[in-house]
This record gives sequence, structure tokens and C-alpha cells, in this order.
Amino acid sequence: MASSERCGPYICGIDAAMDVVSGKWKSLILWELDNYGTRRFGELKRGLPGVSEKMLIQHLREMEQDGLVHREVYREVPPKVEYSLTEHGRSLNEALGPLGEWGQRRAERLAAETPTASA
Amino acid sequence: MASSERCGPYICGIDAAMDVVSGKWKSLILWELDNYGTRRFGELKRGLPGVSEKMLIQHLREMEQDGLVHREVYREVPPKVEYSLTEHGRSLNEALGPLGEWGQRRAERLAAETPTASA
DNA sequence: TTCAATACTCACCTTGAGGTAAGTATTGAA
DNA sequence: TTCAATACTTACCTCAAGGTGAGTATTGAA
Repeated sequence: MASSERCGPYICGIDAAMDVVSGKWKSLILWELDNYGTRRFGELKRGLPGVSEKMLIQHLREMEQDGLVHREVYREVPPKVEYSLTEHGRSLNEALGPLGEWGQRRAERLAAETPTASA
Repeated sequence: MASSERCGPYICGIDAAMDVVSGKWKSLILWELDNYGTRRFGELKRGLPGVSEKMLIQHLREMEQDGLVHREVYREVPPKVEYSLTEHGRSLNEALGPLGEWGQRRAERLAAETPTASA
């Protein structure tokens, strides 16, 4: 994953897409960046409660190498770095749309099936 | 994952869908079953080169619990078990379509970028 | 002189996903 | 009596994903 050269060969398209989107926080990062357009490192961190700095940076780096995320550094003190989606990142987010809707429907169905779950 | 009761709460739909589709062979199983309609355990195993029996069974059981797969046992000797997709399984496969196409395009782009890679 | 703020970097550890290989149960055929 | 065929089951192991917590670099403000 995340090395521009060695990735494949893939068995199918899902395979190739998963290679880029699998990772505990990646779909959330995708969503945050799509939602806000541009976010600083600290903003992302605060927007994804529970993420560790290590994983956030690691995922961002991989997504940058995979051409999904653009990283803009401002040479200031204290440092300022802004992240945003590339065209590929935005198209991936679109492609994830139907899956997200399916999951939404599933979650609603599960919630409806559990007998109120508050005792 | 795979326990009908305790799954959530999910942050978003992608989250809920990933909970059900993550697993090294699940999307392939989904594809095999969608493609053939019905497959025996041994057929699936042969159709997914590299899968271990342990993982195949484990994934099939989870997908059954998640309501994606139907398991039909024939009381014969030697044993015969047939797997097929439920309506939910088929709809998940549909929802994965755009992601698969995105991955396909990405794989083609990567292949086109690498300079023939045969030296 | 010390501290705050930001975006990392590093070393270490835990956990669980997945692999490997052997064993089980059943019955008909050789 | 042993073997083949099928669909598992079990014990054990490896490895990588991810978590934790501390450290780094820079400069202006107090």
C-alpha cells in the first residue's frame, strides 16, 4: 500500500480500491476533507476523536502518496500545514457514496431490529 | 463484526458497511457467489486461490450472521453444503459497484504510468 | 530564561487478522 | 480393513496494524 510503484497485481477493482481506502481512519479523513475543503493537521486531529497523531500522519502520508490528498506547507512559526483532497480523492469519495448509503440503511435496520436496547 | 447484536455505534455509513465487508476474502466471496448464484464450499475454495479453509469458513460464517449469505446443508455422505447470496448480499454487491469501477480505473492508470515494467 | 504553540518523529508494546497443518465424522467402494 | 471424498474444527504461530507516550524544532511572548 501507498508506494506509487509496487501495488498490484490486483484481483479486481474492489481490491485496488481497498488497497487505498483500508486503514482505520482513511474514510473519515476523506469525509472530513471533502466536507471542509481544507483542514490543518490539528483541525483534522480534533475532528477525528480518538485518532492518534501517529496514525493520522501515517494515513495522511499514504493518502498523499496515493494521490488522494494534497499537502500544503506554510513556512511559518509555529508551523502550519493544510491538507485538501485532490481530484482523485474527490472521485474516490463519490465512488464510496453508494456503499455509505448501504451502510446507513443497514445501521438503521439493525437499530430498528434491536428491541429499544435501553433497560 | 459479525455479531448480530453488538456492532455499532457507527460514525458513518462507510463505517457500518466496512464492518461487514472488511476481511481479506469477503469481497471476492461476494463476487463469486453473485457470479455463480450458488457454490459449494469446495468450489469456493478452488475459486479463491490462496484462501485457507479456516478463513473461508470463518468469513462465510460471519457473512451468514450478517445476513449476506445463505447456507444450505444437504444431509448426504460425503457432505454437501451450498452457499448463495441473500437479498442483502446482492444489494451490498451493487453498492460496491462504483468503488470497484474506481479501483479498476486507478489500476489502469497505475499500469499506464509505469514505464512497461519489463526489464 | 522559560514557556506556548504546531506539526511532527521515534521507540516500544499490544492485539487480532490471517496462515499452517493436523484431526474429525460419515459411508460407500476397493 | 483401508481409503477416498467432503466440509469442517482445532491448536498454534506470525506479522503488521494500530496505540502510547515521550521527544524535536522553531520563534515570539512573558
